[in-house]
Amino acid sequence: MKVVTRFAPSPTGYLHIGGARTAIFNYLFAKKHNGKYLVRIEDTDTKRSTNEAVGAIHNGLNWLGINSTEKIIYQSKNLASHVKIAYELLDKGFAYKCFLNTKELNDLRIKSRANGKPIKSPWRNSKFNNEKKEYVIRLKMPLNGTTTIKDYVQGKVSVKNEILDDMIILRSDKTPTYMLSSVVDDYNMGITHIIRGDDHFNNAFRQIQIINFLNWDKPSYAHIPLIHGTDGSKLSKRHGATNLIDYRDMGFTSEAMLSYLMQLGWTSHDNKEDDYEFKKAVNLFSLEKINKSPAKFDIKKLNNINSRYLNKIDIDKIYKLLIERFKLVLNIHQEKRLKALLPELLKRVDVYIDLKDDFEWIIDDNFLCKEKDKIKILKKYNLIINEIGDLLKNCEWNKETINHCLKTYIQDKSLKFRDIGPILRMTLTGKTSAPDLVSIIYELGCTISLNRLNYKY
RNA sequence: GGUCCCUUCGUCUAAUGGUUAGGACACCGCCCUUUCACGGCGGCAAUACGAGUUCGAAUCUCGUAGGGAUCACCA
Repeated sequence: MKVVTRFAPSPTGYLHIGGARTAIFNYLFAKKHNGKYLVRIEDTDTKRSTNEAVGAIHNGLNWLGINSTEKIIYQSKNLASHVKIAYELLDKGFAYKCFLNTKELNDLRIKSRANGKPIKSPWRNSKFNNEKKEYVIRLKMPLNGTTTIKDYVQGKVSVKNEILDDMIILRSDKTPTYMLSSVVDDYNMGITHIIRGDDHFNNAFRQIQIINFLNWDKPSYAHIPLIHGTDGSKLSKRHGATNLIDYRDMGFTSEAMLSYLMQLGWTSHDNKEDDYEFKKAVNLFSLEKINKSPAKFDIKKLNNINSRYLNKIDIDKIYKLLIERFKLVLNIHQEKRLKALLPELLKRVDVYIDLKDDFEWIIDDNFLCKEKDKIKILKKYNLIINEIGDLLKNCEWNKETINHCLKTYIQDKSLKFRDIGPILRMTLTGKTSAPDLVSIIYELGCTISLNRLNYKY
């Protein structure tokens, strides 16, 4: 049997981190089994669904590289088939029309909850019919027995059928509810494994009744725990960004995000670092190894993963990201300088956005240290700076001779490197910490370096 | 409140009845060094609690506490 999975978000907002991880697991499982991974947009709630949200979801999935290669399915287009099933269930006696009005329903709900009993409409056993009166169609849940689900993550879980409510499958406006649509679409799409958040776990016991009534093949289930914030409660905005794409904007790479999200709740058997490369994980993935307890989102770990990726990825790729992100327009010399210094700079940041502070001294040919406090110091040591500038003027331009030149200077003057290091660094970069000075001087080039070193403060 | 699920270092997790309870991140220290980093080495730190089963429990059972999910004509 060919594995078919689906990610089924409702387009009511941005793509949430939790949703993204659900998508990743669906993707991973399908790929592992050479199956199909589908995306279905659950846009049946016309009041809350928006086109922007649909765009945001695709945007997020595309960024991570886990959008479906198959045709995207829009649930709203399938409504007619869902309605048909609702009436089929009605005809077969597995569902009934309920004529309860809002107030009656409310009273019933309060009463049911007080008794700890599920909602069972008084119309359940009625033969009454009146097409002119508004009604909903409710599913006739079994009253006895138990329903057992063997869930890949949750294990074997049984629930007494008596706690199942007669859920609405068709609204009074003749539109199907999620409870019905989801089941019918999953069936029509040939979904073999339903991998979703465990906020749907309770739904599974109710939805499976429809499948039973219709004698359809049951899909396998994997209900994965939600992602929590650092305080253990459900991840929300007060824990930081929950919008996946915000992390792109913060300067995280999609590779790091993919790797981090994937290992939140899942671990490969070996637990080796490189198992968390997404491509490798495709082979290692298994639903059984997903943890049952919710994992907490920890940005420190994400930072660490991201910084490691930044130092692994092609410089050209990072360069492209920077150019796009900061709308830089560089000439060939500026490009060369930036690319040459990038590997060293990347060792010093977690997210590439933090490189921003270094652009000016690298890119701007006419850069000079502008901070007052620093200029005060540079004034004091202006002579040393100028002397070094003079020395470098006649120096052959390679790292070795530049280094030799500096070493000779401090020897002649009986100085230590730390006597000239900080002031050179300030002069050349305007900063107190930066990559190796020799590399900076070399990469900035003779003209620019000397301009900065010969300046009279 | 009913139903269901969960609980190993601060965090992510490993250990499927016998381990000095392992690793990674974070944190701290040392080394390297030209600052900041990288890197290398080391350290701190956990089986929620209480019973039971067993020669032996993180692991099985029960209870307690804490946390989470859900209980819509939303999905």
